[in-house]
Amino acid sequence: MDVAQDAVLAKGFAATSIDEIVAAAEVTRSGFFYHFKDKNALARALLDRYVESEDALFDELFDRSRELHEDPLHAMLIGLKLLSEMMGDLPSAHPGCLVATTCYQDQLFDAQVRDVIRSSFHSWRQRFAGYFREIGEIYPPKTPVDYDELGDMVNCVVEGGLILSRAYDDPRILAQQILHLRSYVTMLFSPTRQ
Amino acid sequence: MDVAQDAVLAKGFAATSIDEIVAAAEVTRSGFFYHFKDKNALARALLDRYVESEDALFDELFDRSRELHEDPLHAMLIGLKLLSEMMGDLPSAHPGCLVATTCYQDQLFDAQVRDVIRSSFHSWRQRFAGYFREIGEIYPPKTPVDYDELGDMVNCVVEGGLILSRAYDDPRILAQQILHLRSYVTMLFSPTRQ
DNA sequence: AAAAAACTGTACCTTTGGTGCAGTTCTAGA
DNA sequence: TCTAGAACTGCACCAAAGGTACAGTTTTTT
Repeated sequence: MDVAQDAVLAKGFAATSIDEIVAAAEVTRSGFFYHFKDKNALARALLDRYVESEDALFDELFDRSRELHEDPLHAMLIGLKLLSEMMGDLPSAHPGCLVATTCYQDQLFDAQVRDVIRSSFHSWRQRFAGYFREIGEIYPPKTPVDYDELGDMVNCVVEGGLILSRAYDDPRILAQQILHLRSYVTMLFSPTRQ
Repeated sequence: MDVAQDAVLAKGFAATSIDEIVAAAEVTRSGFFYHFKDKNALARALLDRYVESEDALFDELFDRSRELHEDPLHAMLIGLKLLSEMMGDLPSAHPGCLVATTCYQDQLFDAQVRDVIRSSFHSWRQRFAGYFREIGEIYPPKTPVDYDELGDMVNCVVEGGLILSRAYDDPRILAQQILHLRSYVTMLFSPTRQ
């Protein structure tokens, strides 16, 4: 699975051959097809695993930031800072998001795979929308705001930033963009003297 | 080329067969290989054409918005509004960005193709960074800001929004995210009573 | 009318995804 | 320790796809 994920992130799904995966993983083609009915099944398994690990990462990161500060706005700002640092610190360009790469090749796959994509974006939206709602209850936003849209915005900036980082081969781009999102959140919710 | 672009946007590069393109375009395989050395050459040609047409679109849209308001900040806000409307108005979900889809499959292609990707993002960055610099000269931003990063931000939000719109099959997501970018720009540059 | 460009048809090669299946090795439980 | 079942391996085979080679035909340009 590790081998397959690296290859898929590097080259996309279609360009990753089963032969190459089994060679790198030191198993046989037969062994591969014993575990996975076809490439679709591999895609689903990889996606499931990936989404789970990203969820765990977000859990850890934002749980930690809530430990560091009990105020939801400041916890969020800390969380976004941590996220930015983590993304910018990766040795070379972040390999990219498996969900996004699959999204752009989704017609290769069945409806089930497309569903995994949609529902993972949805769960991330819900997660962040929840955080933002908590914030909004304490710090009324300057302009009325849709929390689902704000939740999507985190996904949006991360996915867009990943593409740019990949194109420029520079992980700092993603880190910068997350900081701009952070700055938007700051301005949106921070109380100003009227 | 039209046929090929639609297919590539829908399914990704690797999943689009030459047979299928030539069938839809009512030419022969031989005819295809007469014009394009290989699939790489097709990718390059498609990308070049796409970047050119996107540039023309941005030119038109932001030239128009400058006609509507001579102040650079307001012209930018109008431009982003127009962009948002255009992206949200597309009949079904926006088919996606050819540059981004190629970006996530770039190892399929040669260095030349990767260069087209990098330089098109770069030219868009420059374009928007220029607009933002003009704005910043008139409206000093609240916090010091890197104009290249702001330029990238437009790319970032559009690319990220395209992915989300595609995943949710709802072009409104992209439109909303562009409006959030617009709102960030507003807050960043609008003078506030101190 | 001649030359060059734009194709077509056919035959062929390789890689890749995928099927089928008989046989082997490993492993957990009675 | 025996044994059932899970986890593999090897091999033969198929179809689809990218790509090559090249001789011949049609269309366009000059």
